[in-house]
Amino acid sequence: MTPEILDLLFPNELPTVAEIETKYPSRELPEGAVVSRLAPSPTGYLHIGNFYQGFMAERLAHQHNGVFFLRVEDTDQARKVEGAVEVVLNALAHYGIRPDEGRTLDGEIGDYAPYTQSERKEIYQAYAKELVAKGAAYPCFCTTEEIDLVRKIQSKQGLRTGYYGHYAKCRNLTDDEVLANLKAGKPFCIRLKSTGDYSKRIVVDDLLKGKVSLPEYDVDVPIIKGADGLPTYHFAHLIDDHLMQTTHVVRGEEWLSSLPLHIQLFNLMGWQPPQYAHHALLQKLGEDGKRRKISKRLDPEANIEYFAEHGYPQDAVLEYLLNLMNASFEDWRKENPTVSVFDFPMDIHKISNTAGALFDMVKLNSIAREVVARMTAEEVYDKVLTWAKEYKPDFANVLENNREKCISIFNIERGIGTKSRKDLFKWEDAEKETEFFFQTPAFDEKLLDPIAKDDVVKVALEYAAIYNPSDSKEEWFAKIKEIAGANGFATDMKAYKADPKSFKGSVSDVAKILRVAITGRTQSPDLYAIMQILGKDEVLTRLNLNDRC
RNA sequence: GACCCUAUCAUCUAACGGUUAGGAUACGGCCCUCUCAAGGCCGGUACACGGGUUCAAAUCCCGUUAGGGUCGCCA
Repeated sequence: MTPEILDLLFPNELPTVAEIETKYPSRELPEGAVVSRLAPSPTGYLHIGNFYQGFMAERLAHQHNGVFFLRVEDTDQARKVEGAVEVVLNALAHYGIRPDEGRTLDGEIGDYAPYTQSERKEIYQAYAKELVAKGAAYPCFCTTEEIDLVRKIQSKQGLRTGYYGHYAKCRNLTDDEVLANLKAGKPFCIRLKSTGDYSKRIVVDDLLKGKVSLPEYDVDVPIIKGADGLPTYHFAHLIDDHLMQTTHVVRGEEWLSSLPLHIQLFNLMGWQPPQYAHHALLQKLGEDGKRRKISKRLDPEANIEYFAEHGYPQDAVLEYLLNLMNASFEDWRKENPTVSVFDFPMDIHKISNTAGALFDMVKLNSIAREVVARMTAEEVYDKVLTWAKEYKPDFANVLENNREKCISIFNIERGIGTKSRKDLFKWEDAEKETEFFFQTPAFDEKLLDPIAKDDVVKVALEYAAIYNPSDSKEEWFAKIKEIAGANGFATDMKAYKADPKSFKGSVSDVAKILRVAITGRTQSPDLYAIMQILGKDEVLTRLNLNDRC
């Protein structure tokens, strides 16, 4: 290409490639350090799969003395959403994941700035210009309509679609033809002049997939778009991950097919390609019983914010994802119940390399139960409060005005680790699990069917008469038995089971009457503990069923 | 259609040529018990199919089938 054409192609003043290279100093990192990144598109939300990928990349870097950075891939201006970077950063921060470099909540950090691709336009253009000058790339004047038509024809003939071989019409335009097109003001994109041969194969060693054999890439893909002069993903990946010295590229396996292109690009530049790690995609079971990838449109949990909104403990989400990455996580957790998830030594070579896992909410819930069981009542209180302040302000007020009482409530049957109650595992459930402590529930006698109403009222009143809040748990239960016996209920289950007909019910029915009167429900945590927290006056008010039905 | 990835209980998976195929979740039963949780004990359920290689195959090779992915001037 002549200098005249190059100037028409790239009319703006551009830095030289040599100038750019000197601005990006070599990273001074220990041997074996991993530099990884998360490179989201700012579309306004963070997909669970991207989060999974970012978490994996972050673990990899931080477990290997490295750097984890965040780069914004906003080369598709149409999809760009204002404030989207903050959405991503906040979502990460919620889980304690903070990029060391790139776009962060503290602004842009690092020596390899800018970390937003739209601000790097000149850099890509400088490299593209060099490739065109070398004859390794060329301007293409084909319109979208023409390309679409070719694709249709190829498709109809059962051929591979794409701009390759003799379909690459602009590949061999003469300088004069190019010049004529440019002077006519025809729009153009810059395409790679591919050196690949589809009949040959390339073998790439992927960190997760192992050796992958693929056909060489012979399509002349666009590297610079016509509309705005910004690079396509492939070209931006090449330039950025080279300049930013990314050692490990963690991404979804949907990229596996373009791996030969990326290798070709690195080879073309004479650069060392990064180590690739293509992970399987998270999936979901669709209505039709088939697997599909988790979809933004169909699955609310596709958005990582879903878990914060519903009050899932952060560690539960992290542990669940870690469990998908390394199945040995569960064993490790069993042996190390108290340490941080970030201390788990994730083994990159043990990352499961199977078909994409089905996202399992039930398993997540189960992990959440274990995570919450390990917390103290104070921790639960703090977490619930933090959640409520954001999502349920009224409830947050209740929590703040009753700190000690709430901690006592969260402490009911809170044992050590596995022995704890496990009904509360996401903070959104906390309100309905605690509401009867703050307001006298309606008394619904139907809950006590078939016990006669007269007996219900009598039992409650008689119990109230002998109730003493300073009783021990044993004394408390002895009194329930006493009332049972005095009213024709069996005082122990064996006697009742032996001859149910001679009793109105058993001691458990008596307890049930008290439970319904006090909590408004037939099921609750330990009634003794509940009564201790409610206090004498409130308990007596609730037991006075004469006034309540 | 072409190319690629993957294939072990319902789900997530372990196994890296020799195991009664292990664990976790879910499910069922029993125990405990003031109900519910929790906990303890027990239980059922899996190597997709067909060929090879080997003394020996879930494991290696080939094929079939199935699921997923890619084939955009989206990433």
